[in-house]
Amino acid sequence: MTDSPRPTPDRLRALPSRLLGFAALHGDRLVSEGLAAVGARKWHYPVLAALQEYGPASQAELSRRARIYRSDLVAVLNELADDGYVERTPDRADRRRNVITLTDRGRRRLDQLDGLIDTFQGELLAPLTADERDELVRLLTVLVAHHGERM
Amino acid sequence: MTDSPRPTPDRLRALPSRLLGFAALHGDRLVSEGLAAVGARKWHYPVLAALQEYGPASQAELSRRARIYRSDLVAVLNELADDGYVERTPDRADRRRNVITLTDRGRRRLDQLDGLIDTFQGELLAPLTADERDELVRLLTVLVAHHGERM
DNA sequence: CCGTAAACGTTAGTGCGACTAACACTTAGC
DNA sequence: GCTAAGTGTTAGTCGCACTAACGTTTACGG
Repeated sequence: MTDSPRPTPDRLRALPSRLLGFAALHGDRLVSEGLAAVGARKWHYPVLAALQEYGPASQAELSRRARIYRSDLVAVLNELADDGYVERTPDRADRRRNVITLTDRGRRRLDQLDGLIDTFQGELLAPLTADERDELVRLLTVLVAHHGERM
Repeated sequence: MTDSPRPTPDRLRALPSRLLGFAALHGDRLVSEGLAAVGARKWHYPVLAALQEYGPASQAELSRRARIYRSDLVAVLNELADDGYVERTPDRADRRRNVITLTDRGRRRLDQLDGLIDTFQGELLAPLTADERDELVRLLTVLVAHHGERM
C-alpha cells in the first residue's frame, strides 16, 4: 500500500493527446506572447496571411480560410481595420457581404509578423533536426486533414 | 488588386504551431467528449493514472505528476473523492499535506477509463501507420521534454 | 531557539479561446 | 413569390490555463 502496483508503465508520458496538448500549448504561448510584444494578437497573422495568399474575401470566406469562427472574426477585423492593416467595404454585388482587402500598411505588417512567426517556429522546433521537422509537419498535416475542416 | 500577389505559398497550412493547435484541439475534443459520456472529465484520467503508477502522493506531488495546477487539482480531487475513487487523508507526518490514495473502486474506474482512452487515441491517430504513430510520439516527446516542466 | 522563508491546501478571480444562439438583412432556389 | 440558406454582428456560455492571496505547517540559517 506504500508502493506502486506497477501495472502499466507510464501511459501518461506517451499519451498522444496529452503530448499534443502540451506541445500545442507551448507553441501557442510562444506565438501569443511574441506577437503581443508588437501589439498583435494570435489571430492577426492567420487573417492577414490568408488575405495575401488568396486575395480579398468576404468575412465568411475569410473565416473558413483562417479557421476562425466568423463571430470571433468580427473583433479581429475591427482591430486590424482600426490600425489600417485592412479595409472593410460593403460588397455592392452581394449586399450581405463585406469585402476585406489588405492595405499596403497591412502588407508591411504581415512582413513583420512573418519574420516573427518564423522565429517562433524555430524556437518551438529547436530540438528537432530539419528532417524531423518536416516529418512532424507531414504527420500533423495528415492528422489534421483526416479529421476534416469540421468547424 | 483583384488578385493575389502570390508571394509566399501557403505558409498557413504548413505552420507547425497551427497544426499542433488543430491536432491538439481535436484530440482534446475526442477525449473530453468521450469521457463525458461516462461522467468523467478530462483531468480525471491523468490523476488516477498518476496515482496508480507512482502510488499515493500529496496533492502538490500529484499536481506535478499530472501536470495540473494544484489550485485546479482541488476540484478534481473533490469530484474523485465524492465518487469514492480516491481517498484524501491528512498526512500525520507532515501536517501540511494530504495523502491521496487510490481506492479499489478507483482502480476499477481507471481500468474503464484506460479502455476508453485507448480507443480515443486510436481514433485520433487513425490515418497513421503504427510506425508513424511511434515516430509522432517520439518527436512530440522530444519537443515536450525540451521545453521543460515549466509550469 | 527563534525568526524568516518556503511548501502546502484552498478559495477566488482573471483572461482567453472555442463554440452556440439569436437577430436583421439579403440572396438563392423550387 | 415564398421559403430556405448565407452573411455580419452581438451576446453569452463553458472550460482551461494561470495568478494572487490566505492561513497553516515545516524547514532552515544565524
